[in-house]
Amino acid sequence: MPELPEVETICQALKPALEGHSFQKIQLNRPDLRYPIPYDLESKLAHQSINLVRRRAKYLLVDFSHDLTLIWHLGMSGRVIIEDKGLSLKPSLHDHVVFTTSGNQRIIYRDPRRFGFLRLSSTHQLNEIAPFNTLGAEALDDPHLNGCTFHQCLTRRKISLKSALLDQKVIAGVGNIYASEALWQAKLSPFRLTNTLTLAEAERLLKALQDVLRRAIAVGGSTLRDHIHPNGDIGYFQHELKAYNCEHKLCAHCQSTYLCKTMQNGRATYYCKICQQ
DNA sequence: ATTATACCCTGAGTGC
DNA sequence: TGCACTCAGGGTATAA
Repeated sequence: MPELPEVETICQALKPALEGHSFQKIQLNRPDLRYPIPYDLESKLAHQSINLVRRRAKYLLVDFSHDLTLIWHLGMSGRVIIEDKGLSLKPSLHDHVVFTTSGNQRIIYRDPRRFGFLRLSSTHQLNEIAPFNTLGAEALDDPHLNGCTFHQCLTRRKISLKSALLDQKVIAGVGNIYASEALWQAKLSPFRLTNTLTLAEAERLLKALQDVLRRAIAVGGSTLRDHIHPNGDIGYFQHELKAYNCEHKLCAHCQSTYLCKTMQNGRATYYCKICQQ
C-alpha cells in the first residue's frame, strides 16, 4: 500500500486538480469498501468549494469550504487515477468511486482489496476523532519531532523497533518498506527493544528515517505492485531500496553478508545480521 | 494499561 | 493448464 511517500506523491498530484475546484458528481459503484461509504457523500460534497488537499500520516484529507473534510485512506492496494481531460480510460472492475471535478477531470479510486475507506468529518474537529486523536508525530516536518522527543517516545515502550516504526501512535506515516529501509540505514536491528535505545541511536534512526522518506518522495515513491502516480507515471524508489525485498543480496554496508528476510509480527522484515545491532 | 494475533479482501506468483 | 497454497505497501477489533 501507499506509505507516506506514496500518499504524499498522490496528494501533490491531486492539488492542482482539486484545489479551487469542486466535485460536480460523485459516482459510487458499490456501497462499501472497508467500511460503508457515506450514503450522502455526493449530496454533502457536490458543488462545494475545495480549499485544500493535504496529507496526515497515510491519510489524504480534502478540506471543503463548509467545514467538511473528506478522509481518504488507500488501504493496501488503493490507487488514485487522474484522467486527462477528454480521455476516458478503460474501466476496471475495482473502480469503486469516480469523482468528476468542475475542471471536467475524472478522478478514479481503484482498490482491488478494498482495505481503503472514505469518511467525512467536520474539519475543525478532525483532530478529535479517531484515528487522528491518537496519531503520533508526523514523520517529516513536525515541529515537535526531534531526536530527543523521538527517544522519549520510544523508551516509554517495550516493543521491537520494527513494531514501533509501524505503530502510527509512535510515529505517523511509516509502513513496512520504509521501516526496514530506515533500520538498515541506521544500522539498528529490527528486533532491538525500544527501551534499550540510547539517545544517539534514536537520533540516528530518526535521521535515517527522514532521509529515506525524503529521497523516496523526490522520486515519486516506490512502485512494487500497485502504486502509480495519478498521471500514470510510476515511482522509482524501488530501485534504491537497500533492504526491503533484498533478501539474498549483499548488504551494501559491509559488502560481505547476505541480507535475510524474517517474519516479524506477521510482516516481512529485511535486515543485515551483522551491521544491524 | 501495553502488546500480540486474527482478520478484512483480491491478485500475483510459485510449485506440483 | 489448473489447482492449492503463500504472500502483499494497513489498520482495527479482539485476546492475552
